[in-house]
Amino acid sequence: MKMNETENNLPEPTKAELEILQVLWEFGPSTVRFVNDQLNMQREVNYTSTLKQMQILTEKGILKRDESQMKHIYIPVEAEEKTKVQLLDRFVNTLYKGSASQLMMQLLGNEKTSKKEIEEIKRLLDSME
Amino acid sequence: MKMNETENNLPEPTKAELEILQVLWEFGPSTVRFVNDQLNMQREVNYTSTLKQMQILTEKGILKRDESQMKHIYIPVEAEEKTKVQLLDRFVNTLYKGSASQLMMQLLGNEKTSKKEIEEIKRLLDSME
DNA sequence: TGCGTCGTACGAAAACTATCGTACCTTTAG
DNA sequence: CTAAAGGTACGATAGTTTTCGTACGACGCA
Repeated sequence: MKMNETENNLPEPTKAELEILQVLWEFGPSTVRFVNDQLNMQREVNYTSTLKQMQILTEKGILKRDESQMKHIYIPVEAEEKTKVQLLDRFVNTLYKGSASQLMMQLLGNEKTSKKEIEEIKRLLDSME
Repeated sequence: MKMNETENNLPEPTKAELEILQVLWEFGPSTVRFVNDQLNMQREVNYTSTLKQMQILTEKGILKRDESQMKHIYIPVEAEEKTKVQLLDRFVNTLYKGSASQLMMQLLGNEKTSKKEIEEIKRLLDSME
């Protein structure tokens, strides 16, 4: 088994792939041109590099594309939520042996987590009753 | 800047490196032999591969080692907590734009997060008042 | 003393990831 | 019709990470 595959056999998105996914999550199905422009707001990257990445993502089954137009439209196969849940699950398992509360403790101990955030979390929990 | 370096210039541990760190976190300072044996409970890996990784980790300053014995003893330079906080921080920023409460929502929506865990988190928050 | 075992050192291959140049096709303006 | 602009395809290269073979030194013991 490849190192970058999980037990349920889904390939783990790499860093560059995640960048692309995030654009698609934020703006919805897009062309390579659009994604590339977005990426270039953060860092310089060649159009064909982005194109290649998105083709690879499609090969991997992480993206699908509408080829009915000349400008292909790329769409994530899985919903944002589902992908993030998978990544989060893997993260919790890897670093915290699956203990969500342990992760929480660090989150709350981190000064970068603002009081406002903490209040929001409390409301969330209360509303779950 | 290398892709795998953060803004504060600390090298991000790779997957294989993280595996080794986790053994050291769990069992304390150890020899290569011990770490390798632990890893081999999960997957097959050659002794010299583990050795090399640990040497690289030492070069990077992530581990230090006691060479006073023939069997070198390897020790993480940073505490487990500190390293995990860094990784968590990066994770939240990357996937949740820094919003801890958003991460929480997914954690709580995940059926793998047990009721027991949720209760624990609540107690934690209450005790923070 | 000689040999098997166990250790480290380290270069190089293998695997994986990221980037880019080039070729070539389609559309459109003139 | 033709040139320019903009699109996809894809091989090659570069960069990074992971794995391993080989060399060789320490130790223990028959």
